[in-house]
Amino acid sequence: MFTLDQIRSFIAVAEELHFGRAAQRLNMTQPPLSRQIQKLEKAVGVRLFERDNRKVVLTIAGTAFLEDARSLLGSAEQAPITARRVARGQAGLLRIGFTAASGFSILGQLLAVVEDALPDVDIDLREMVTREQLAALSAGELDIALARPPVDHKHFSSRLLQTEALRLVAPERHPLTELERPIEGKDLSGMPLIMYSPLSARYFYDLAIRHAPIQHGNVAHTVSQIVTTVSLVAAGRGVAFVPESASRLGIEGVRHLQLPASADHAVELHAIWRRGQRNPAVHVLLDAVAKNSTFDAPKA
Amino acid sequence: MFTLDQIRSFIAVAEELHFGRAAQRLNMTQPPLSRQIQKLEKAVGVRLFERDNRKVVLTIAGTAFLEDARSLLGSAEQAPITARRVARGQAGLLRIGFTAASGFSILGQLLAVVEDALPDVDIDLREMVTREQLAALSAGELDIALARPPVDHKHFSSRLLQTEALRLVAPERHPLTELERPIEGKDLSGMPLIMYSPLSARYFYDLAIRHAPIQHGNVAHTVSQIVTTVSLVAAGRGVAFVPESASRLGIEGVRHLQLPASADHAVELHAIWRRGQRNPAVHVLLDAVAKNSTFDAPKA
DNA sequence: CCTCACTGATGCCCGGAGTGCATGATGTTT
DNA sequence: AAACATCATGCACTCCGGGCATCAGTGAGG
Repeated sequence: MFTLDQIRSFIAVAEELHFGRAAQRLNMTQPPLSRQIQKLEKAVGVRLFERDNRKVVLTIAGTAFLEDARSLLGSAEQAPITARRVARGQAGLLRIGFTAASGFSILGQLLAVVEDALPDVDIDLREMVTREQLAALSAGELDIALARPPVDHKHFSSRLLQTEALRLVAPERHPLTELERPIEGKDLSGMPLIMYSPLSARYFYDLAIRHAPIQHGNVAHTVSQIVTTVSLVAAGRGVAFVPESASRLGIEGVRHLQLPASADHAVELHAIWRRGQRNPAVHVLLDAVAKNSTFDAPKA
Repeated sequence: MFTLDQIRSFIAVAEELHFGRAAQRLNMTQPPLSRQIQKLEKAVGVRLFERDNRKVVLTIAGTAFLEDARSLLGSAEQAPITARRVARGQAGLLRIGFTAASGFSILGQLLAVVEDALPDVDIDLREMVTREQLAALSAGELDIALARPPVDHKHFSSRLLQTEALRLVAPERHPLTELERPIEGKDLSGMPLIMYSPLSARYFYDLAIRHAPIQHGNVAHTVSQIVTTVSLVAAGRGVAFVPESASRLGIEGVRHLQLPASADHAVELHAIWRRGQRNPAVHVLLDAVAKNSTFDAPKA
């Protein structure tokens, strides 16, 4: 097999068509250059130059080999540059998990920041519920998660990205929409409630419990996705707690009602990554997010 | 700069994730392999493996570099193969010149042979008159010409590819079409004749002269392309000599008339190449043409 | 808790490949 | 015919890469 140095030598001779000048360009003397070319020709198995004592010309095979040689050398020079960029987090792949709800609140802004700060990083987006994201982080299948607390800080680090208000969503013309004040827990007494699964949507389950202690029997449905929740409300199946940004879904036939002030920043979204995280792009992204204005709660 | 051997070593370690086994696969011992990887990391400027005394894993940069390394090594292995194929004439580029007339007689069959015998050879086709082709051959701008005699055998070699009959083409309902016998020179006495340029179409000029000695004054036009000739005949401007295959042009309003037997194989087409020709594909093509049935004159 | 086995890193020496200098072979120019 | 130009070759030296022996750190098992 040949050497990259031989490739470099070959290119120089092919361009100069003169061993002496090529040697000069390569900062060496002519004799070893002649020998390198001979070795290369032996390795390739073809005569690359037609040379007598007066002139040097590329053979047809040499012309063909020159193309490959140039691209080979180009790749050889590019590869380390790429590797260094990846090491600095300026290139490579970033696998981002997100919950369906964060998809219509923060994801757009976040991707704009990524586009700007990490133009050469490929982004792999995967929608999963919080629990799945944490499992994927542990398995090394995800670099960063956009998910809900709680976070196990033994294995993960996190940063609060955004808070938004919790709201109550009710069908249009529902009695609650008549009240011209924040809805309180007792207002919901006896009303059918669309509830969250304590397994797949633990965070919203807990939030709902906190704002409207559930009496046995008023849970109309149990779901795990915000979109499903709002759709069921629109269908008149009950009322439900949703984050403020859910109004962006644009589902017709529902009203978003205010809750007491305690609910104003109740819904948190965190960026979460595994401790001992290997992908430098994660930290570049986090830094970019930190510098780049805060991600405010969306105005409905 | 790194070495291709280091790339090979890196790939082995990346695949085995174990220096000992990788070394075994590379037919070497572990210590020099460790050092090669260290050198490679220094050359690339990035740590490629995260390794403690218990396990070896690729870093993110290493993962990125592995892709480039594989393609680099693949190219390095492919390049000599390509060069050897080019040297044997099985790949590369073949620049073929042809006259407009050969375009509608032999070119199709020839290209079919090329396709079959030289599948990996790129074909560059250029239409030129014979004189231009010979000049292009001399200048090294053409590898092979499909052209008419005479050939200067001091500088060129040639092979007869095809002979076809010379015919007379006349407008429909022309008095000559009434004759139910081969047309002779004296039949043309006083008739307007579409003649060829002695400069650009020397071969057909000579043929025409031989079959119908020209009296002063009966040359209606002087052209250099068969297509132009037949078009002028169709327009009623006169009669002309054309090769048999010109009937393939499908130009309406003309009749192709037989000449005496001496004209039956009068039109020759040769493959011509420069002596000391460098492109091996030329000879591969000529051999393929020789083996592959003769190129018969087209049946009108 | 200690020992052993495993794994990658390091020290040392040797053989071979690459380099430079001097020179050869050959064709061109004056 | 002599001088020149150009690529090839002989020779000595240096340095790189490889193998052998060994070190150092870690996890498993008694």
